[in-house]
Amino acid sequence: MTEKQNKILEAALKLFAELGYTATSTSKIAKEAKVSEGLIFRHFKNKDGLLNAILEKGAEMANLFFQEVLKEERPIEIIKKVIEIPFIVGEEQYYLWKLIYSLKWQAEVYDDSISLPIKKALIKAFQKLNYDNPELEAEVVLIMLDGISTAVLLREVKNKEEILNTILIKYKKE
Amino acid sequence: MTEKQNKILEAALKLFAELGYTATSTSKIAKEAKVSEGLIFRHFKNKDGLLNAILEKGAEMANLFFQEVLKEERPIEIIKKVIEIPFIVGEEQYYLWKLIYSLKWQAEVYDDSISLPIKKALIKAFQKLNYDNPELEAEVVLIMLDGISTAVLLREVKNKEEILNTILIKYKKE
DNA sequence: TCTAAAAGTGAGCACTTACTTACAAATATA
DNA sequence: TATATTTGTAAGTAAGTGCTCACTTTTAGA
Repeated sequence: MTEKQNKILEAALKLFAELGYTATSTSKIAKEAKVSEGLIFRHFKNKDGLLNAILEKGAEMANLFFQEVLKEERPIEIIKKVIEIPFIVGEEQYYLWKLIYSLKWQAEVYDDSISLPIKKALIKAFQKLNYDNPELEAEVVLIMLDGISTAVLLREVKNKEEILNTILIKYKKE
Repeated sequence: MTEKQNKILEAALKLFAELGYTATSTSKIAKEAKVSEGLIFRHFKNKDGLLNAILEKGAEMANLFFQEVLKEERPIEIIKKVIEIPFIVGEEQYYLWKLIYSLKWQAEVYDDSISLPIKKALIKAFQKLNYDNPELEAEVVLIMLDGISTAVLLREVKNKEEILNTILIKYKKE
């Protein structure tokens, strides 16, 4: 990975996340990264290859991050940590998640494999808590997680702490 | 509204929802609507004007729909009906909602005024139920609603009924 | 130090984009 | 029926698209 390769990835990630994939031209990316446009195609073959390179790198990052979160063994704590995820996403991860979420609405190629380890951890947690249908309950948490992530990524949430507590209470009660 | 105007609106809505706004060209719309490309600009001035015409017509439809749903007065029933919304969206409304949700991730111009009547109804319901913070609780339901809508619009949900019940139980218990 | 591979450039490619214009057909009003 | 207005078309336009290609510069290994 040369310095310019990283510049390209960085610029493309930012623009893809902010403007959307189709609305971002390779010329804009080259300008933002301060490289010639041809270099993008030398290193990443085509625009789609560039997107894939970003997503692959992103998947690695996300997996490391999830591994850390899912070390927890206590069921209630797991649920808590999972719901907390959107609230602790840092600025560098922000563009990546915004891109991943925006891509859902563009191509058909949505790939939810990235959330699989979370789902597994949730099912295990609900099993330990003796819920009737752990799988279903995990699905519902993932659906809620999507809603929370959307709100956070679109800068709609001011009172993060309160929202988080309001949701968690619904799981602590039972 | 001529017949061809409606054809254009219909074709544009479908393509905008399926491919995304920027990925949909005016020539594609013209082809789908079986009219000359120039006619789009005669009637709607530019591509953005076409989008706005779609959204204005959509907002009217949505308001009528919400009015019907929010006739309900009993608090628990209101919450139930709100959460049910994504599950009862018909095929004609499907493209409209997919477009509205996808637009959130494209331009900055996200406008959440469309969900305002729902929020008001929810706050009123939680007040009646003597929740400590009705506004906060309404926000959480709206966030969950976003997650559910996303799942439904992206055809990720098979077991609609089960999901719905799992969520509703969390509100009936208290 | 010589050389071959890798990294980087920028002009140019065919094609598509949103949009315009000059004109014809249909429709409404008198 | 005559005419003004609206509706519609097809062939343009300039600017932008993703991508290639011939070329130069930098880097690394012998």
